[in-house]
Amino acid sequence: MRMSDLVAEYITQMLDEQNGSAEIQRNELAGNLGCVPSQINYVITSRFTPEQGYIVESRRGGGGYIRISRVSMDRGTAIMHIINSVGSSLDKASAEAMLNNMVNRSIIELSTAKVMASALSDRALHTVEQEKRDLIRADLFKNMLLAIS
Amino acid sequence: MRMSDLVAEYITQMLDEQNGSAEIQRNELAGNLGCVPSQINYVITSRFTPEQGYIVESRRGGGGYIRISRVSMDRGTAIMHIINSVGSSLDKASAEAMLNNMVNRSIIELSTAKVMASALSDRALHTVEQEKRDLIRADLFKNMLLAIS
DNA sequence: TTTGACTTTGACTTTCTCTGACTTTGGTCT
DNA sequence: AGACCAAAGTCAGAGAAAGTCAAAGTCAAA
Repeated sequence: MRMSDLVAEYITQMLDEQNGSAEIQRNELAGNLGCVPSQINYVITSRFTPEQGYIVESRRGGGGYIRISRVSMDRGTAIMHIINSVGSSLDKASAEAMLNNMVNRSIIELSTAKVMASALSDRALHTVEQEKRDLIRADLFKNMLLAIS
Repeated sequence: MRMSDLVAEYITQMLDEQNGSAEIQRNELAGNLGCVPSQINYVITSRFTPEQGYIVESRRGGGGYIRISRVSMDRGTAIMHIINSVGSSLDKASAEAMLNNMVNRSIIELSTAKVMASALSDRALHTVEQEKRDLIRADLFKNMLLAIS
């Protein structure tokens, strides 16, 4: 298993146990899990982004910490929020991250997310020129979300 | 025997043994079978397509993988039937008729049908040239259906 | 024999992960 | 205030996979 997955799992578990909020000590956590401290930063920036529904605060110096919290919102608002955050172009990775996040926050069902993801896949869009795919993805994404809001 | 057949057979056997799901390491498999890594991609794109009832997911980078799953043929049979009846082009009216029909036969839920219909709408596809829309509709339709089968 | 579909290959690209050296910031103690 | 220590932050480079694409090869059917 990847180091980054281990770290992410650890944090997720803390969030689950502690009501959506986790406070860690970077160096200590790195020591426990056996990785370099900056690995923690990597995991946070790649897996606990605002885009994915997390807020991260931190403080340096003696007694410093990193606090990660999950944000929640009501369904319709959340969907509108997400639609509005998408511009005229949307790459596949971002779309998938957003879908994942929506499932985690139970804004949409897993099966719906799968249908949406498949419509946004390169496989489904393979007849479209590469440069145009992300434009169409944005339209598809927004329209599909609108259909369930 | 052709290399590609060997690779396909290997994967098929894994799928049989492992309950319809196989996770491989591209470079490793290529090494074992004695072919170049990109051969694996070729085999997957030519023999494990959605049309043929497979879903492929992958991840790059350290610890990357390729996962291939066979879609189950329970209610999937009906869906596969429908997928197979669609050629490389599909106009909006036909798509909507088919969705309607599937909802009536309770093959899919209404909400799912709505999401799918919105992805197939002219609204969502307005950046695509008219002549190409029906081609993309066919791909979208088939891929989305596959995702729920 | 030509053609065209299918295969094979490898060079190049893209994406993701891991690491360590260096920087910045906050507290504490003289 | 100034010196020092204890965190966290940044960044670029190396490494580890998978993806893409075009050129070349194969082979059977017309």
